[in-house]
Amino acid sequence: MASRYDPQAAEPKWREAWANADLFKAQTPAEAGDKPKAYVLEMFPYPSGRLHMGHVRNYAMGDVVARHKKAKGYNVLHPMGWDAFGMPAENAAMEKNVHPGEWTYQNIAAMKAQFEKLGLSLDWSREFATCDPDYYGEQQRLFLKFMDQGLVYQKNAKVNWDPVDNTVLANEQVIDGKGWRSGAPVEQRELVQWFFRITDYAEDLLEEVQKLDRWPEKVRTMQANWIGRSEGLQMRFEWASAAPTGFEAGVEIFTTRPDTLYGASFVALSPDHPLTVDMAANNTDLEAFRAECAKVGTSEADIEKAPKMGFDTGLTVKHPLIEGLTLPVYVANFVLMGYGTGAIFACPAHDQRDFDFARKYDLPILPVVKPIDKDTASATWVTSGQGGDMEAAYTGPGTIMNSADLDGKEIADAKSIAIGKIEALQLGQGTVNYRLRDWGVSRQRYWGCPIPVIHCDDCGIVPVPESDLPVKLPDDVSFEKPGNPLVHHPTWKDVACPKCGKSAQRETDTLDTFNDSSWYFARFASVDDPAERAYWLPVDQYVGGVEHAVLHLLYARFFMRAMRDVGEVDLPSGEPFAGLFTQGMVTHETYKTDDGRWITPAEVEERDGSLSEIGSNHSVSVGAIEKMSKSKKNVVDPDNIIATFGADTARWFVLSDSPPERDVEWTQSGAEGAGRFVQRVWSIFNALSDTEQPVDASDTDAATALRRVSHKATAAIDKAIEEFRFNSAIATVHEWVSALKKAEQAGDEVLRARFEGASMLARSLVPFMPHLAEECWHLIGGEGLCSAAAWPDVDSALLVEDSVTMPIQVNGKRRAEISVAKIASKDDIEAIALAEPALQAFIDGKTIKKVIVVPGRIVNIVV
RNA sequence: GCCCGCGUGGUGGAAUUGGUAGACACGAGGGACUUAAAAUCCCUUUCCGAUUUCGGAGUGCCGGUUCGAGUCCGGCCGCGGGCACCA
Repeated sequence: MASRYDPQAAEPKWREAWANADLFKAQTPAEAGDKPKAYVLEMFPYPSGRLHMGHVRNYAMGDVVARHKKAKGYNVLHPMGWDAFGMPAENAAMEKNVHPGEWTYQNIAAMKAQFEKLGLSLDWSREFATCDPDYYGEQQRLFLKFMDQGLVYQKNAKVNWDPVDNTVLANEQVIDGKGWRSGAPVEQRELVQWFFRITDYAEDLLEEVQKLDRWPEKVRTMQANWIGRSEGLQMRFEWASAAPTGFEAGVEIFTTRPDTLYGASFVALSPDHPLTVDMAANNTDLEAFRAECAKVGTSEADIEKAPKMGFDTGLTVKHPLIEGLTLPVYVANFVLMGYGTGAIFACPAHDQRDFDFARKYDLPILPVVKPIDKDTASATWVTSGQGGDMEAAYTGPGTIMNSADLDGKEIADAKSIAIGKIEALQLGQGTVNYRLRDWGVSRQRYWGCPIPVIHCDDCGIVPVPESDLPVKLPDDVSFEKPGNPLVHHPTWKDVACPKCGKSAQRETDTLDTFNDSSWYFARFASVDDPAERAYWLPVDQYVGGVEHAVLHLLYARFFMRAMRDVGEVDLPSGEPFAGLFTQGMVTHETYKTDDGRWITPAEVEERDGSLSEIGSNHSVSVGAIEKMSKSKKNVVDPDNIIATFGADTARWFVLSDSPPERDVEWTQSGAEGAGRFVQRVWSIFNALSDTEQPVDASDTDAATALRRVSHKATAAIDKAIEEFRFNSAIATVHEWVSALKKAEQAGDEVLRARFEGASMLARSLVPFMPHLAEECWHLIGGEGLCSAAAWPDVDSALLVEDSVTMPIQVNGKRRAEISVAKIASKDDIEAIALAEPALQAFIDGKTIKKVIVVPGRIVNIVV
């Protein structure tokens, strides 16, 4: 009998056995019968070409859930595919002169081979890549349905334009106001873009996200903030000066502070407000001002530094509540066109931006909120009523003043009264505003899903007929010229108008790749059967990185609502993911040589007690523990780990120690420790493999004690897995294994209990280390495949001890311990406790005021 | 600036209805086996004091509630994350 477990031999053997048994194929609803379903999904990967440790952790977690559910008798769907469109493929095409499709499918093949080594319980029969024409063709059909339903529209929008690469850049791709590739200063440009009406669902998305009780609180908060609901007043200020043509009604503004209306000192328009644009056409100074505003970048730092700039239009409006008061109308650079109405009224005393602006342009500052806070209230400005020595706007709580009949009201009350007044004057109404913008989905890229519309000079925008779908990407493209290869393609965009037959042009924009990941889980559920989709959806447990907390998870929630509303999916709530878990990253120490190069962990060795670079004389210093990344080179290749220790060790390590939602630091010694543990587990089974299982015997105390350990551990692991406390489950396994190991020293009286424990242990290990579990199961003569076995039954009688150890405290300090029968009454426990010899020194001669007995927990004697 | 989290040994962390703080692991130290090494096994490992049995302190800091607080409440300090000229 071998004395060591050899994962290199065992792991492929068992994976083959699972594959032959087709073990992880989801059952159809009919096959499943009464079984409950469990749809377990990890965020599908981008096929970069290599698996990294972050993937291993992500998919190991999902696999724990999927395998556990299977063992608990669920019909499990656990599919995998590829999020295959995107920029890296185009970059590779430019750098290596390889077609993006070829590059992508090669990467998929390479990664799939790596995936298979991990022993994941995946149903590969549903695999697809989002760049498969079948998939994106279906996406095009959905796009057209959305368009039909009015959920898609085109409009002019400001975008980041790189003048060298001739392309639109996402905000994330603009670094310090320059294009990330070209380094050219980015311009703001107006372009016609396609949009999805995600804002139609703003209220529902916000309301429903609060109800997702199996989502992390953090993610729900982030989504709520992103949607950014605010209640306020939308109203118009009527002209005091002559009304500009086309804007006779006045200036429409939005405010969340109608309570400060009496403190208004000016009205401000966005530089991009239609009225501003209109006026600028005949006013070169204003046009110059607008250009100045456009120069300021969109990055955080720029905005922070940007001074308040204003332009006095010379126009004036009437204050709605103060007879005879007029307010100047400015154009101000801090007013955004994208929020509210693109115009505001300013109350400088209670808004910092308005305050800065008022000080700069010498506009009135009239405080209308009297602070509750004493220090602030003592300032002269409160009583002076004219701003006085105010150094900053006051935005805290208080009561209204200087505001006619609003005086003395609380802010909240004043708000509703002010809204009522404006409504009575028919100048506006209370309203709700959202920060959420419609989703701009146009990308001037090749490697994405073509937007299936045709532009005809006569008919306008014409949808591609369904029979012509998919609109396939052309293969013969060149990346020589900068910009979108689809535009440069000689023939692809030339097409006859489906309506009138005249020559027309295809849309050359492709869809933002976030579209691809917004419905892939529905495609996994079924290629085209709505009933099967309804059976599987929503995803019961979704697992992925927190970096998708807003974008992907919000888009997917929108997509399911849109698909529901066009009759594409039967999902009444519109919520795609009932349970969400966001896992932490895998980190590693960083290493830097004395000449300033980052080097990989594999290039570091210990020499004379300090670290050096292998094969050189450079000493190495240890840097911060960071997320594994190519730039810092602190990466550990899963392939190497699997080759050295086996997949089970890698899985075990990334799940142990840290709670799943937190980062875990990869260390060599930790991996070695996990590898040692694998051997330790195996040795328990190896020791039993040549032994005959005893038939029957009544249990001795020692045997019962061991059985208790096994049954308690199984129950604890079960619970910990369900609660995503994998690190706790692993700690329990450690204790259990130690107990079983120790029992090897005892006599035959515990043999039966050892067999029982081993059998339960193998099945409990399946979610974590499936290959090892299988090998161990086989060693003790387990029936069939362990991965197909049911979760071990727990004898609940064995979970309860006959007697319990209880600590005894005197005045809250632990002074002794007693052992009492589980069923002992409070009075009995009290009597035993008070008689405890070790306690006498602490209670002797003192009056006992009170004795608190919590049966099974604690006794506290108060003297 | 606003909104969330989180502060426990040398390290990762456990303590999940307020009830024995430090489970489990890594690291470190000591020992056994061995000619030796590897492998394996055992012991110690929060701090201070007492040679054991023991006593005192201790979960970022200050205070509170409670018989009892890592856990609840108030106020600080520190760290991390998200959002940000959003009216």
